Amino acid sequence: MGKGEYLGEFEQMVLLALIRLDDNAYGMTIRQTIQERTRRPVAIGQVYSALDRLEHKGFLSSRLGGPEPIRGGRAKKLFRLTPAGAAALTHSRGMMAQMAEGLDVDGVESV
Amino acid sequence: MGKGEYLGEFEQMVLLALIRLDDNAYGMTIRQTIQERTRRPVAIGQVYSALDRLEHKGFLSSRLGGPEPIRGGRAKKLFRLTPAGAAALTHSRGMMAQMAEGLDVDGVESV
DNA sequence: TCGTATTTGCTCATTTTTGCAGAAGTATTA
DNA sequence: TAATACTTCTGCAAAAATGAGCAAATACGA
Repeated sequence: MGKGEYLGEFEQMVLLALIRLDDNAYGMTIRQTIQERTRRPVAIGQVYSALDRLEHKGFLSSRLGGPEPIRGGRAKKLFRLTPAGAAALTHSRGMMAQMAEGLDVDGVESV
Repeated sequence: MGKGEYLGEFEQMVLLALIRLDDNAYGMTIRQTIQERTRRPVAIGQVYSALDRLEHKGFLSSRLGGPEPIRGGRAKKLFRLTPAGAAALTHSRGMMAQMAEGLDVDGVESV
């Protein structure tokens, strides 16, 4: 990958949330997924600005979903990972894995 | 980020390099380790500024090594991980692991 | 049914922190 | 004085983080 094509930490989390949420990935569910899994508070604006950046870079795409018949159920902006996004994620994770390879860093790794 | 609670991607790499290099961790070797393992070019200034920040946050400590009898062998500033740094690293990695848990994201995981 | 409250969801502006790049400076040996 | 190994400084770009406010939908009482 060329320059400036690396993913930040939070961006990686967003992409991982996309994969997990599949067809139900939009701002609120992405935020919720990250909060629940990491147990850290996430401001909603942060999610959307990461999504913007990632879309600009071609790492995800968006489409507008229909409104749902529940109170407040307005139309959602749904996101999905692109092939380029998947590749970038794999690459970033690979680099980190290489850095950690062979080290005892996450507690006991293999019991 | 924000309040310096979380580690950025590059900061994690620096801490992992420290562990790997043990008693031989200083600017140049840290840079080299990251470059070799990730196959991405790393500017030396970036390494030192990350080291500065991490030291300020108490995630690593430094001491001055003695000069060595080789041409240009001036004194090195040696770094080592603190317990707080180890904890922060484990925590960051744990959050990412939680995000990825159960997903098929790194190709075939167990070949 | 009108108006307003409530809920879900999104946008925008701003600041702080990290990432990145290269030039400059320092200490040491040849 | 020159070469080498290493560190520091400076400036800008990108990412992370915060917070306020806008928009669209349903609920519900007057």
